[in-house]
Amino acid sequence: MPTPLLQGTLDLLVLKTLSWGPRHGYAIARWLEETTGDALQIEEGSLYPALYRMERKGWIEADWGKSDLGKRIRIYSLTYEGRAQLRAELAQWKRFSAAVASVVAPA
Amino acid sequence: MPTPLLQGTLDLLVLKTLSWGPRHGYAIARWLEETTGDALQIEEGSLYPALYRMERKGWIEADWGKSDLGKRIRIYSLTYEGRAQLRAELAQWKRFSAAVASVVAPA
DNA sequence: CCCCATACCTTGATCTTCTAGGTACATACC
DNA sequence: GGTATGTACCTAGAAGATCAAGGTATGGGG
Repeated sequence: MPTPLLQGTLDLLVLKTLSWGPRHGYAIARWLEETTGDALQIEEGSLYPALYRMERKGWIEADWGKSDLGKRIRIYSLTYEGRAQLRAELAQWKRFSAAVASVVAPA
Repeated sequence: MPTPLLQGTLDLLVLKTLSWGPRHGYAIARWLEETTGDALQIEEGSLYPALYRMERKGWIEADWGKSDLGKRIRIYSLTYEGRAQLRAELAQWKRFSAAVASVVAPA
C-alpha cells in the first residue's frame, strides 16, 4: 500500500535535497527514496509539477545539462529565496510535527 | 499567519482526541487547540466535514445530547473500527515523520 | 532486436482543507 | 428591550496538491 505524501511536505523535501547541491529531477526522487529507506515514494506526477511550481515562485532555478549516461537532464539549484523558503518550511515543519506529537504522545 | 493543516492529519488528531472519551465537535476543536498551544487551528469548515466522513466510514459514531449550557450537541465516540484506524494512522504518522526527519536532519 | 533503466512530461480525477458565509440560543450588560 | 459575545452546528464553493496512468526518447546489455 502506497503511503500518500502529506500535502505541502514535498516542497520541503525537495528544497532540503537541493540544499546539498544541484540535482536533476529524477535524481532528487531517487535520493529521497534512498535516504528514507523507501518510506517515501516520490511519484513523478507529483515531483515535476512541484518543480515547476517552485521554479515559478523563484525558489529554484533550472539549467539543461547531460548526465553521466549522456542523457539530457534538467538540473535544479536553490536560489537565495529558496534558502529562505527552506528555513521557513523547516521551522513550520518542526512546529507542526511537535504539535502533532503533543497530541498523539502526551507527556 | 495561519498554518494550514497537513492533509490527512486531521483524521489522526480527531481519532486520538476521541480515544480519551466521547466529545462533541466544538469541544474536539477547542481541546486540540489548547493541547497544541494554538499551534494548530482547527477550522470548523474542515472539522465538521471530517466528522461526517469518518462517521460514514464507521470509525466514529454520533449521538445527540445536551451540553452543560443546555445547548444541543452531537457527541462522537470511537468505534472498534475507529480504534484500529487510529492504530494504523498512528503507525503511518510515525513512519512518515521519521522519514521526513531523516531528510531534514540527517544523522 | 528487444528489454530495461534513465529521464522528462502531461492530463484528469480525487481528495482535503479553507473561506466565508449561515442558523440558533443562552447569558451578560446597558 | 436591545445588543454583544460565546457556544454549537452546518454548508457551498474555491483552491490546492497529490496521484494514477498514460506518453516520449535514448542508451546499454543481452
